[in-house]
Amino acid sequence: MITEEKAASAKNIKTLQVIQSEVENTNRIALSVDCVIFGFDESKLKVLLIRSDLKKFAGRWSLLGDLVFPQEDLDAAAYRILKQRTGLSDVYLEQVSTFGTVSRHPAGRVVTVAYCSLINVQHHKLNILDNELHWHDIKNVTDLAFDHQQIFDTCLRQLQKRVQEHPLGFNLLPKKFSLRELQNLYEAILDTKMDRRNFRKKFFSMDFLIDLDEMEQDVPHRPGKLYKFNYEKYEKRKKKWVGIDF
Amino acid sequence: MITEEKAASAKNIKTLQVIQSEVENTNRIALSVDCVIFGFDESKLKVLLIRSDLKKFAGRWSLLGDLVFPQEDLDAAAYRILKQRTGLSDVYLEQVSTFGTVSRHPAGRVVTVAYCSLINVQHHKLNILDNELHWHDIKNVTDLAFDHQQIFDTCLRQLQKRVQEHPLGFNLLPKKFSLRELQNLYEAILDTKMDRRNFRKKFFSMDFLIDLDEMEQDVPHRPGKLYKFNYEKYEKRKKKWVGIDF
DNA sequence: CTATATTGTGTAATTATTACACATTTGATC
DNA sequence: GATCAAATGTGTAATAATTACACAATATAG
Repeated sequence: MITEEKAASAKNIKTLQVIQSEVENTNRIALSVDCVIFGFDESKLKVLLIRSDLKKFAGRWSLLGDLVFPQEDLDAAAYRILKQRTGLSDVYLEQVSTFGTVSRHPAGRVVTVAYCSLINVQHHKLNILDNELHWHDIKNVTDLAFDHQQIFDTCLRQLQKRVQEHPLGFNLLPKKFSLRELQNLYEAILDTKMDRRNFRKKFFSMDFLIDLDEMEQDVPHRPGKLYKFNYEKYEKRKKKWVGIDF
Repeated sequence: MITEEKAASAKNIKTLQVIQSEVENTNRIALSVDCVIFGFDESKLKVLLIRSDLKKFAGRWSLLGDLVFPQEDLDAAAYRILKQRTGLSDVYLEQVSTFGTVSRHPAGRVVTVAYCSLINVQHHKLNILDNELHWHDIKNVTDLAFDHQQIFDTCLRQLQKRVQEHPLGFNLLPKKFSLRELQNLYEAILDTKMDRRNFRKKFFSMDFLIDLDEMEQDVPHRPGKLYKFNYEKYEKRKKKWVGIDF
């Protein structure tokens, strides 16, 4: 300990005791998690929002969030909070970014960590404990409570980037999907239009789609073939991409 | 307020009062920032580390970190801490990820936000207040204190990804550089070898390098031409890339 | 002046991307 | 069952990007 103290005074660095006291006393801050849950329905990208119950944000929508407990891993808190708010449990959450301006929350200093997920609206039935929980078309998401608009924008941009580099999109689709559904999904996420023939060519040449020899049912036009994504093949082939492009 | 309380009991949602009390009392957690500062020297990618002063981690190296103050924006804390530890002030810090397992710090619960930067070792003279602050070849970075190895690995992977998509690398080079230096940089960051002719072709075809009509000095072989990066042109042309590739 | 090290340059083959049009199949309607 | 509407399924030519690869020129060091 003597050594530590000497080192500390010589180099202006703290001992474990000092750090412990700082950690335990004056320097603590409330920490929260906010979940941005994306879904896909009616050819539209949606996000799950809850009505804010704070007077300050009366009538405005907000992300699904709550405080992290002191004895709880950050990731575990994210899953707990999502479960609490929606009943959803078997979804994968991914950390996106942390927002920490001093005055972002009216109740005091709260730093929040944003998590994001993509779910299949059909397969994950929401436990709507709260009737103010709703899917919103991302085109109509404006003016969220707190700094949630900024958090949402950040998550959407990250989704747009990641969906182009990884086969995330399939989490948003039914297990069996048509190429049209797949293309609609990409067009909704990326907010763009793509050439149908080139889109098909691209996916067929990747060779990750398994032709199920089944057709769409109940569509009011010629039905398309159904496919599923070959995750095994993708995992094996996962390429280490090296290239410069900006 | 009555309305708020009713809403709260009906929907199991908290009032501002309850939240305020939670934020102020039992649920606070210490928050820190750790900085991963990359540099480039002698054709090697380096990272700035400081010797850990905790007995538990005796002799091991760690990232540059400290606690965030309750009345300080998270980004501001990152700049303050970097300044304090190294004297560096005119560098750009970028948030990478947040690490929050319960037992990651021996002094108690500390959630940490990792920030990353790239600096030119020649141009940014360190204020080495602490003689245990050193540049380490990233090839020799192992067994860091705390969970800093994991944090470092995450930041390095993000750097590898980002340097391929954005002209970040130039922050690590002198203002005037040769194509060989540029290629060495990419090879060091990506840990790979590239074909010299194709590398040149690629950069010339992007057309972001300004030929300074100057030659390298004091090299023990035929000197190469010097270039600088045309940031203005890059900013104007910045493309919205859309494509699927995995 | 010789040796060494590194710069600077071009082409052919392959692969990926883009733009673009028409016949086919189904369900719905009359 | 004929017709319509709406979507599926398919191919090619032009262009652009990537890869693999070898030799002459130039500077410094000795």
